[in-house]
Amino acid sequence: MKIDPNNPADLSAQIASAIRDAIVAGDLIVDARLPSEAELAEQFQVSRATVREGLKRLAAQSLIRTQRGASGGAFVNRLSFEDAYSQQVTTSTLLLSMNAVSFDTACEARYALERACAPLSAARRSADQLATMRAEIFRQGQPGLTDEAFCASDVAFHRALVDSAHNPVLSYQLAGAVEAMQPLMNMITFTARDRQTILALHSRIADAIETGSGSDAVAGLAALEEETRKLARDVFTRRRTKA
Amino acid sequence: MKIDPNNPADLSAQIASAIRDAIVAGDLIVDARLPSEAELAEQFQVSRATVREGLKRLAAQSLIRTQRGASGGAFVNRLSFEDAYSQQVTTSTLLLSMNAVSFDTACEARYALERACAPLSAARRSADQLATMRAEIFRQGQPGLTDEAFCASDVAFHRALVDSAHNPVLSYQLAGAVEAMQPLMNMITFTARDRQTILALHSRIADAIETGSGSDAVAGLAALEEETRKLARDVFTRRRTKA
DNA sequence: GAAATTTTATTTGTCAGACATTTAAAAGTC
DNA sequence: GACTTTTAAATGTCTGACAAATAAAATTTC
Repeated sequence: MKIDPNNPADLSAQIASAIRDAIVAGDLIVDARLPSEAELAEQFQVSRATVREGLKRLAAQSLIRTQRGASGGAFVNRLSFEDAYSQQVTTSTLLLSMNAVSFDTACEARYALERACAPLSAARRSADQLATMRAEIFRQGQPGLTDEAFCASDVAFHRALVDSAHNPVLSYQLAGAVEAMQPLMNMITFTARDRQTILALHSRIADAIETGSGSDAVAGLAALEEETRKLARDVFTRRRTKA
Repeated sequence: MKIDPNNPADLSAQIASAIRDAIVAGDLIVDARLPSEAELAEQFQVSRATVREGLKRLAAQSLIRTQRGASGGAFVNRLSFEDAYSQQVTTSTLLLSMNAVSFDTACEARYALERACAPLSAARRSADQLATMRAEIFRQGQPGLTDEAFCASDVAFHRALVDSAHNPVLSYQLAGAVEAMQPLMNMITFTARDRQTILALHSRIADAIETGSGSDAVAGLAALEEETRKLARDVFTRRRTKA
């Protein structure tokens, strides 16, 4: 692990990079202890403050964890799917909001990916996840539910659908696509009739998952995508005429 | 933006969290300038070093950028798809290698997601991306290509396929799934006959994309998944009998 | 001799102050 | 008015110090 001493700025980034590369390359395995900050400072010929800034960068990506005290230090962290989920959701949310991604583009991506899951979900769903889906459908039918709560329940329903595929890699990749759309969905006002329509489609999808029919689930998702886009179109045309 | 002064450890993480929340909530918009480090130190009642550690955490996630000099400072960064790609690839790669994800699980996720892209790619592919796919197929047929170069070309081919959908959200989500598999694929030794088989399937997929037939592309991808899994199975059984 | 307690050493977390470097704006010069 | 010089503000880095946590070693107690 070496850094470039000719570039006296950005030292902390270089240090982070060097250590990150060592982790990715497998030179530092999970739970391995890094040298102490003082030792790293000597190795890289920089001050302890600079080393610390570099380590904080790695901590922000959950690549290391630190522990105080004797025999403490910085340890290579086992990157858990859970840790990765939340980062993925934050990143995806900001990507959508900062890059003016259209509702249609985000929606298309989300449903294309969900349809990819559906056949696997139908084949493997556990009773637990099916129960979650049914429970969320029930919640969505409750009167007096705010639009935001309705959207949150919608996300929970789709999460259960995705998780039914029992493939953590798929769940991880989809977490971003599904949850990042929530702020966009929150802009929609759902009338009682809108909710009924969505609820019926959710039931249709849940039924397909229960009976193990992947193609029915895919068809249900396609119909749901259609409906979602229609609602969004209505919102935007209404906004435009109002403004 | 407030932090908890009762918890005198983890201050830099709290500061990062507070600022990150402000960005996600939209209180700090793109290109907004944060207060100077000295001002933040006073606001949060901590030292400048602690503020800096917090800011480095945000920089590691590409949420802010810094600029030296008068009228410099920390600015909210527009999170670009490009920045997000590389983070996504690093994270996905580590997730697979650190969590003992099986080849089959990763492969299943990857091809399920790619098949989700295929119909869109067939409908929208540009001449440019088709040319890239053809060029990579040609490269894959060259004699004397190392296995690693073959894998790299394979990734480039699939990237072009995914990008053909012209949906940046899809491209972003898939970057991780496709590229993170490269280390796994690198464990495979490709015989001349293996390469011919893969090449033929790639041609079949490219043809389908060219003629705009999504279903043919999906079928080609399914066949390619089958072939990939078979090769991996062979490697692992050979390893096992050898060991 | 074993258990409980105290001490010690190590390591991270934070702070304060200093200087170097970069950079844009202000001031000065021709 | 255009060019040069100065100045001020900001980040980047360094040094040295102390606080707090923690495990191991040393000591005391029974």
